[in-house]
Amino acid sequence: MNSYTEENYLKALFILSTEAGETTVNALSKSLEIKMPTVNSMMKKLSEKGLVNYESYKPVKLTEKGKKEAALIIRKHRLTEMFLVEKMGFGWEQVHDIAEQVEHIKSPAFFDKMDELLAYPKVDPHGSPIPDKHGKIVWKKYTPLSECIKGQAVVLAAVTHSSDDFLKFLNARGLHLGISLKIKSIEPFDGSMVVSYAKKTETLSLVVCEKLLVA
Amino acid sequence: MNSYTEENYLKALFILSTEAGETTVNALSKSLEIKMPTVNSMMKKLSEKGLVNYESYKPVKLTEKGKKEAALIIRKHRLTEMFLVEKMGFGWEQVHDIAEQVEHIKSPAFFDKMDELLAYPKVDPHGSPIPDKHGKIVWKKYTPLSECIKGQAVVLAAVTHSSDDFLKFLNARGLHLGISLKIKSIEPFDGSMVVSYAKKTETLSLVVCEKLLVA
DNA sequence: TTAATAAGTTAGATTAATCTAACTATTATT
DNA sequence: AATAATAGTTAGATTAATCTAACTTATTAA
Repeated sequence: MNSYTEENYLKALFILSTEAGETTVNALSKSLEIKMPTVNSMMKKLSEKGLVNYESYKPVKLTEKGKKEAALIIRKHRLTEMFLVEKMGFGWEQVHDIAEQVEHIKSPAFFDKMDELLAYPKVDPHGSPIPDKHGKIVWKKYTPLSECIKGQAVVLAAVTHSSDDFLKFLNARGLHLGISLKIKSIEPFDGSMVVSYAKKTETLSLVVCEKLLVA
Repeated sequence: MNSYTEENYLKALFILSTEAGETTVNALSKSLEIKMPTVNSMMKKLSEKGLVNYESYKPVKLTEKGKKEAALIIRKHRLTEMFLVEKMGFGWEQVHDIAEQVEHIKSPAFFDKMDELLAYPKVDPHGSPIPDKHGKIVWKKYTPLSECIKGQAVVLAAVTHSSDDFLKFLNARGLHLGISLKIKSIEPFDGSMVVSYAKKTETLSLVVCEKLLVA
């Protein structure tokens, strides 16, 4: 059984590793806001437990076992977020902090029940995939809006890095998952995009467009 | 802000103090399954924080502040139990262990939402009162079934010490809160009672009758 | 290619929560 | 009232998770 703390390291390892398949002590340190020596000793500990492969001065990689355990925590996090939105009436910008705590609850029955009540959802309220009971996760290949071209018609499928502020920004502009967007034009000097949706037109900065994943 | 551990001590203090208004280090030690020296130093700490009144070799008493904070944790526990039963379909014998973890979640919005969805319940699934947002708790004076007399017709209002085993025992006999019971006879030698309800008759041992509260 | 910068490590301290062993105080029993 | 039993305390050790300070290795840039 992993501690609350260990679970947070596993989760961070999983998230930071999605692209490169590995991550660094430094990146973990920044992401968890925990100093490097602390992260260093935790890596030794997780290595002892067979959850990561770790050698001095090299990037850290989750083992298969570590990957599975991390995915199961993320499963609990995302099921919780979905439950909070779908069954309790929270907004998608409110659920992260609650799920961050609920994800550590030890009770298979609790999360199985959520899963059942939600009719076995495949994605969370931010469009991120929910790993299955075995820790398997299916990534859909979405495109950042910023990589689309003028004239394209797309559907908003997910958001990356779903901070409170960013989601409130989207709420204020009526942008939610599933909405259809049409790219009217792209400003060459700053990469901002003029998009129309739901009978209106908005200009979105490059920073915003990079965080919107479309299909 | 109290730690997870401190919250557990506060809760135990509150529960153990309900009758006498105070409790002992020994009782706390047994109830929490934590050795006395550990409890002793925690009492000093909680005393420093103004949550208990504590002097060497004397019983421990919660301060008003301590009582309020304890009641608010119990509120979260009982709201959670009610939510699990009413909104998630769990049995009353399944919810204690989950609520034991959920009660420590820091999120007023989460529990306010439960409260609202449950339409501001006054009791939990075991008939225990739910403290209000200010930590006020209203105790209804129920009578143990064991103190009733032959011929009395009563309604099952609450159970004390709701262990998994005991609740399964009640489930198996169709005994649930709100059910009407009639006392047919009382065995003088062991205090067991013959009661009828829902068109059947059962014999309940004294141990069981002491744990059933009726009105 | 060497010097500067960034990343990573080691050593040692701190805090919270726990324990055991040994001692003291209180309460109960003869 | 003396003694045995129970309850409570003190001292000191342990573990998990964190930190700072100092040092080492690797990477980047002049």
